[in-house]
Amino acid sequence: MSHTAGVRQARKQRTRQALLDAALELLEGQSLSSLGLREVTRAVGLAPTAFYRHFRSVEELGVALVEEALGSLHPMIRTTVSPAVGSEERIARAVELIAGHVDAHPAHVRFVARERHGGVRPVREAIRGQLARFTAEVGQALAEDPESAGWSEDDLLMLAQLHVDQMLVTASLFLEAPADEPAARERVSRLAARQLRLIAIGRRHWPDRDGTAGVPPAT
Amino acid sequence: MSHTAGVRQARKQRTRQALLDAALELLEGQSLSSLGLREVTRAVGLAPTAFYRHFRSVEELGVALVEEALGSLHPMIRTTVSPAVGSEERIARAVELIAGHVDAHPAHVRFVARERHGGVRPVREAIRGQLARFTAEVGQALAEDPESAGWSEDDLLMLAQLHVDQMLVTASLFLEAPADEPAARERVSRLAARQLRLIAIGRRHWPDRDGTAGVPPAT
DNA sequence: TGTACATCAGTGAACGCGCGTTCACTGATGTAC
DNA sequence: TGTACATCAGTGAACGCGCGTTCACTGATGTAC
Repeated sequence: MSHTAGVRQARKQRTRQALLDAALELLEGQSLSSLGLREVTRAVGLAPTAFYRHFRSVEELGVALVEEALGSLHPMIRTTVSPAVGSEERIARAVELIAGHVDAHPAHVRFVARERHGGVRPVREAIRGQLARFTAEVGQALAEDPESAGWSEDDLLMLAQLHVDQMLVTASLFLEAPADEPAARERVSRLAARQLRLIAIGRRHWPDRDGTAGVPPAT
Repeated sequence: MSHTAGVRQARKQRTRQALLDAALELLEGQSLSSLGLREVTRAVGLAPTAFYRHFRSVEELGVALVEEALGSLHPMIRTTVSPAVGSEERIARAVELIAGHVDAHPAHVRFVARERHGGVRPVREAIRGQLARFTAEVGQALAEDPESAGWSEDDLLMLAQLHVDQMLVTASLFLEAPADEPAARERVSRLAARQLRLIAIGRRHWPDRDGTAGVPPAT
């Protein structure tokens, strides 16, 4: 038992994590802007004042939750993009991946969906920043695909944004589908897959300058 | 001045509207779940107890706001769908329409974006119900388009949902673009137009059974 | 048109409650020697 | 290994404050005759 230096630090880290976990759980039924510091410490079993040893405010805890939540979303986003390349099989795998992620981290997904446009500015901005980072990564992954030959960087980012938004929409649909209702889950899966398919087709034929080039001006 | 019966009723209606307006304004900086009844009456200049003459709770006021907000969104949604048919000019008009609507009703748009996944269940459900209604209407409008020949009702609803979600994403991007920064607005416009274009192309080539039919199974 | 009574939107005092924040504290862990 | 001192995560009392809700009320508007 010689090398136990850092017992205090480890304990502090555990308490901090307990606060984050308790907050996340409480946030399933309310927004961050109505979450109270006392509520969180009560759930953990601490005196209210202990909160200040870890966060300056609930807002700051919220920002920490963003890092945690979007860290957990990270792998999901990366794996969503490459399947978008086109093949049916890969689309199906992407949808399953989203579903699996929502099952594994429902509270994180709900938190991000809720606070992305929520009432706490610093949290909104943290989410926006993280999503921008991810979108850029997705754009890069798309650029590496041979199908993207000739695409401008702007267009790649546009497509990346479409995918990221689509992924969030799908995740939030899975969140609403009760876990004990496989039919509802299946409906969401099929919807998401078809939407990804339509986007993939649009990508394949982009920019399609000849398709319906334009109705002759009426004047 | 004979036919003035209903002075009381008209006054009550005006007070109710003042409460709704004040709440909507207060909600630009916070979520519904943290909005207080006293806050709202204070903003209007009424005693707190007057609130109960109009709403049973802030939650109920929130549901009333949903009707108001999505009533104002209604024309926007209808006009967004038909332009999605394909022509460049019509896409541009759709994007302008969204931008104009956000300019005209920023608080309503923010409210819907924020509370769609917010912490107050009855409000979330009211928004979901209204959006489902609109999506169905959009699907119907799409069905009337000659380009939809051969589309299943399921696929039309899928496309409608894609458009409605896309519209909300675009509206919320316009919301974030400062009104005094035309460059930011222009960037959002161009992004939204290209995303609509990609979706329109995907629609035109749907279901594209031959494009990239499938990679040969590896096993 | 005038009178007597009913309705009801808005008032103001009062309540108990949980909130965020302050402060001086305690006692286990860490460190220097 | 032992001792003396420093650090600091967590405590508990206390505070002032704004909250939602109750209640009996007031006085303008509505209605019946």
